[in-house]
Amino acid sequence: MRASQLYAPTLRETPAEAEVISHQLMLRAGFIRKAAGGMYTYLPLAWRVLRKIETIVREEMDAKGGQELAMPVIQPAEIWQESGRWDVYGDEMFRLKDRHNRNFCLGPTHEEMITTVVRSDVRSYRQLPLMLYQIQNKYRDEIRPRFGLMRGREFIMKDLYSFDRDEQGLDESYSKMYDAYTKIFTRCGLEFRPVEADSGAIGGSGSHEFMVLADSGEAAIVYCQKCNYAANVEKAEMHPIVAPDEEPLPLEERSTPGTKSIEAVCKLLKISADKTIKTLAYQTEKKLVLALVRGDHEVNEIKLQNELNCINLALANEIDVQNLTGAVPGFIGPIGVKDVIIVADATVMNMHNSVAGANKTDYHYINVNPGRDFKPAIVADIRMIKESDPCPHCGAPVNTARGIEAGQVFKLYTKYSKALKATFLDENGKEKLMVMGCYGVGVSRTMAAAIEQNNDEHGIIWPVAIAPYHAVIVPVNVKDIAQMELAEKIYTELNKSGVDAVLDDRPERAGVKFKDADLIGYPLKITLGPKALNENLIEVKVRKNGEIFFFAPENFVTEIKTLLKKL
RNA sequence: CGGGGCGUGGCUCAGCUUGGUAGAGCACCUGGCUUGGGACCAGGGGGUCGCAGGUUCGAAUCCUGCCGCUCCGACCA
Repeated sequence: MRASQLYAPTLRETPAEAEVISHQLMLRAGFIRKAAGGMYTYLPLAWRVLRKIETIVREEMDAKGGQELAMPVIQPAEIWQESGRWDVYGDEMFRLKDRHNRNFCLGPTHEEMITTVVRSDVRSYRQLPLMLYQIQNKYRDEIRPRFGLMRGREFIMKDLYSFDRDEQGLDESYSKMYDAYTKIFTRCGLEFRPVEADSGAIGGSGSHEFMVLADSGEAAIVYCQKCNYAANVEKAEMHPIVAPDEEPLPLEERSTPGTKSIEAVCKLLKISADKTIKTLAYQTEKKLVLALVRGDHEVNEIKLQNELNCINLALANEIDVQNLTGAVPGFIGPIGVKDVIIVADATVMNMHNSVAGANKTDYHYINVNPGRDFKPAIVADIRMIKESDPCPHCGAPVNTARGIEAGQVFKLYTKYSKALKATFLDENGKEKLMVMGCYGVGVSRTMAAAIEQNNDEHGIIWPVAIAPYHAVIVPVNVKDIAQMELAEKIYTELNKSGVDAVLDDRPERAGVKFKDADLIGYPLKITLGPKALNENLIEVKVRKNGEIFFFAPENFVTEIKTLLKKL
């Protein structure tokens, strides 16, 4: 490709709308343009990157026995109604009607679609296991699309679905995909970490997220310093803390005016936060919920929601709280309230003579003893892990990091095969539900994640494997015939030998071309100027570390290929 | 859903307070000059000032409504 022909409109200034670096750089380097909130046109450079990522994904899927197919983007409402998700999915689903007023949606995911395909054609255990995948646009009407391609409303995703005879088969499919994903992100040249993830209402042992590590990541993860435990903070389990035994003292009300925060209560009563019980009121579609954690702990809403098995969970508003407890938030507690579900973190049940809100504005109870003074409906782990908390496996302190969720593997078990009646006959002629898994790679998000992780003040630094082109050839002066002849020769030879090269033949000054090269992020920049030309040496600069090599024209192709392999 | 900010040429923004018929830099086109890190000179094209109403002799500017973009928040007691 010649730069004079390449449609890569670069911008000198950063458009105001872009907040994160990947978004800014993709706009500036001429990779994407916005069509609407959360929807983008992929310009040629971006499309090349996406195709390279897709190729890697395809190869690894196929290597595990996956078969590619393509399903409709527009899906009929019926199958979603059948699975029960038409009503559950809510505003996040793009819905539309055809001329006959029939309901459809733009597919946010394809479990229903694939399951109805498979159920109509798979009858026997002999046809299983099956792994089917597609790479396609997905649509989710996000509340707040942001960060460019990181959280768009239209995005490219690879989704594979596995169908097995039993859970053992599912485990095998799952570990194949886990392995494939490890290979995919490694091949893409990304620093990543598979972490245990929340599997929501489906439960079971089964979900991992593949996190591309980046400070701008939306997800928080913890990993152990000693063992190999790593998890999304949403998932990371916590063992209850045992407090030393104390003689239970009689419950007592104390006036604690104006102490709406744990901090203020502690200061007033001269106690530490681990002697207090923090009570949070949540609104759900069922009843109001009081969640209890130790004062210095935080509630993990995902865990809480899983325990409650509810669809909606949000902190209750002040009015509801007052109507129920008679106190303003800050003074509510678990004692004496009616018509609520009390969920206590397991650590709370080990506390003695602690402090909790009295459900009376400006009053707290002291000497609260869980079990004696109140009995929660649910006792569970609902606590959010934090930096240097003990690892649930080995007890060593954990570290926290941020990541971009680029892939997720998930055991579905029979959730969809049951709802959509996907069955087969086993060896004994017995009808059984297929055991399913689903496995997604956010292709467009992976591109954005790669930039988040690989950039500097000059622009993008593409990992070689997914770079739109491997190298750019920059003749310093296009009017210099000798330079251009050499440039053309190098250009031809590189492309012939499988190195994707761009020839920057634009009649621009060298500085302009250098700036664009750095911005676009070609791994290698081959500069042809009088200096190198006179000495018969070809100058190659590595984008990543600024290293400069000089190669003789006779063997430069092999030198460049060797160099690319090392990067 | 709540609140803030913004909408003026392809991009970044000024002009708006105090109404008088639209500007700068970058980008683009032509010519010249230049050519190792976003040059320079001269000339030029391009904007119904987000949309719709209203006030006024006159509206980018004031008023009302709508749309779009963007950021923050949606209460850790």
